Amino acid sequence: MTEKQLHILQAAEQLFASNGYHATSTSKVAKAAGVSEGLIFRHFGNKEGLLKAIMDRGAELLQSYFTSIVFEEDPRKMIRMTIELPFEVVPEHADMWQLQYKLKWETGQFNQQKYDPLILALTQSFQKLGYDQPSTEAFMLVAQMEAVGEKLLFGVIDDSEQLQSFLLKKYT
Amino acid sequence: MTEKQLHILQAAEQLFASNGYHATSTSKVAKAAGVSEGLIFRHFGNKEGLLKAIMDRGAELLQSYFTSIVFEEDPRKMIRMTIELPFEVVPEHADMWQLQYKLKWETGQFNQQKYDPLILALTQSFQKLGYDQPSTEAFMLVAQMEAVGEKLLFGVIDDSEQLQSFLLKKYT
Amino acid sequence: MTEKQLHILQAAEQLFASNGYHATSTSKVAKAAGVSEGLIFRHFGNKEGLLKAIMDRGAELLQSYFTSIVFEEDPRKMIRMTIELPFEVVPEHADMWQLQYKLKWETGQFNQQKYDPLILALTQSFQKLGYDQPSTEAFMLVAQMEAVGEKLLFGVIDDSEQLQSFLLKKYT
Amino acid sequence: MTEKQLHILQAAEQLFASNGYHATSTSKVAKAAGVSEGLIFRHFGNKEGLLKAIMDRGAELLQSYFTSIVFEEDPRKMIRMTIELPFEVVPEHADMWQLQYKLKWETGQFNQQKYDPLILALTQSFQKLGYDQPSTEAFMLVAQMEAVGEKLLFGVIDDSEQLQSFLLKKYT
DNA sequence: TATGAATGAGCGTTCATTCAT
DNA sequence: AATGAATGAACGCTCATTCAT
Repeated sequence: MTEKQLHILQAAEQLFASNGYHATSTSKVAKAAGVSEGLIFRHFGNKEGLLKAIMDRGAELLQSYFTSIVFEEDPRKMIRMTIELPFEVVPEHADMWQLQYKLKWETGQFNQQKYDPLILALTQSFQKLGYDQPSTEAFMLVAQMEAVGEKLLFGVIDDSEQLQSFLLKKYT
Repeated sequence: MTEKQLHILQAAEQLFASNGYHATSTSKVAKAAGVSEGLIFRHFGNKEGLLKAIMDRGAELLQSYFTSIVFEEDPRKMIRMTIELPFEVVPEHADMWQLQYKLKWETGQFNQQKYDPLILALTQSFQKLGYDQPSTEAFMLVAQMEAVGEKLLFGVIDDSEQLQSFLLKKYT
Repeated sequence: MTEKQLHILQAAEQLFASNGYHATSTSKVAKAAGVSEGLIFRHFGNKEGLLKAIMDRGAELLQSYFTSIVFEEDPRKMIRMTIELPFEVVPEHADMWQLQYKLKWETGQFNQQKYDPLILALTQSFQKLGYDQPSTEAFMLVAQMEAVGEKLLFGVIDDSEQLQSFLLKKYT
Repeated sequence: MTEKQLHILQAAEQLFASNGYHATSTSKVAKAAGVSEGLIFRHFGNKEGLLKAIMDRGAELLQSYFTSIVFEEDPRKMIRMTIELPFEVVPEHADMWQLQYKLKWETGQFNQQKYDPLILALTQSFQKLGYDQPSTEAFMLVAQMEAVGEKLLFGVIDDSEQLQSFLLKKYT
């Protein structure tokens, strides 16, 4: 990965995230990356290839967060880590998350399976804690964290710490 | 509103919903509506005006659903109605909902205020029922219902009745 | 067929003929036709559609020449008319002929069948005149006329009248 | 001429022949030759230089065929060899011939002079045999052989042996 | 000699929009 | 109110060519 390739990826990630995939032209990406437009196509084949490269980076990041949760043995701790996830990771990688949410709708290709390992692990945790319908609990917890991430991105949450402690109290 | 105006709106609603705003050309809308290209611009000014008209129709529909909930006096019943909302309304008006979700991200113009009356009313209900943090409860309930609507649209919920009863049990 | 459509066809015919299909850009065609580039695509779909429209016009012209020959009853006269064909028609419609020859090679889609009616009619004439292998005679006569047309276009024939009378003498 | 230079020439010859000059990109040539893109330009200056090098090779090959004919002393034998030329040489070097024909039209740079030595020699042969207009006879014989070569390349000749003997009978 | 990253102009095509009818 | 021919800017992408290594 050359330096310019990275410039392209970063510029595209930021522009796709803030304006959307279709509304971002390759020429704008090139300009923002300080690179000729042709270089995008040499390195990524076409615009969709560029998108895919970004998505792959995002998926890797997502996985790296999930693994640290999934292998946690203490069920309460695992749930706590899940709840903390959006509050920590969304502000830190806002661009990437905005992009993930945007593309979920723009491309219509939502890959629910990404969350499967997390949901499975949470199911076991809820089971250990004696919940009635552990898999549904896990499903809805993850769904809520997605929703919270969304709201954080849109900036409609005034007091995020209060919301976080509210959620933690609910599940522990 | 002439008949042709309505044709345009319906065609655009369906196309925007399934393909997205940017990926739908005005010429495709015109063709689908059985109308000349120019007519769209005579009636709606420009493509964005067409979008706005559609969004307004959607907002009206949304409000009509909310009002029946908001004026419910029995707090438990109001909460139940809120939970039932996505399970009933999303399958019935899938196009419109898909559109609302899509545009929320594609245009970035999400209007959280739409939910304010509902959240406010729910806050009062939770208060009546003695919940600790009624406004946060209301906020998260609505957020969950949004998330459930999303999942229903994507078809990743196997047993929607079971999920519905799970949620009802949680809140009553 | 509007006036501008005709302008486009004429400009394209001339440019394709002198520079070739691939070497002629649609923007050059538009400029030469005094028309916006987009109009080409509205009327002809794409560049290939433009080419096809030109080829169709050419085929019509070709057919109109052939019919007057094919229905000639006097075998000697039919042969004479065939021989005279390139000397008359090539100078008059040089652009169109240049284009036909160019595309025969550029696109690789040579349609020998175009000549079939002419070859068939000539075969009968040679037969009437008692030639040994009338169909081969007809085939080679047409091939020679194609070759003469080529040479005329390239301007490598000094004395075309002398060549014409040479050929006439050969076959009568 | 290094080994890589030869690879480039062969790849370009084959690609130009089958797809045409304009439709063949230098990058495709480089890939087919197993060589970096830059090397083409180091060796041949630019794309046109590459074309020229190929044409020169073709002209050499053509000349080598002509010389064996031109120095034939028996006039009937010389004519026979000329007639046999396309039937022998075209199937053997189809690529090269296709290229020569294609470029004749695509680049417009047809060099009739290539045939001059052959036409001159044939003129003398026809003179020896007492033909009336020997130079025109020679010109048209060569033109016919070009046309036959064309038809062979396009695969529109069913029985090439019959055609060959037809032509031989005509001239001997 | 040879590579391949990088360029910038140009390509065919689509699009939102205008306007004479 | 309604049409559809016409526009021109932008789009994604390809290309011949350059140059540091």
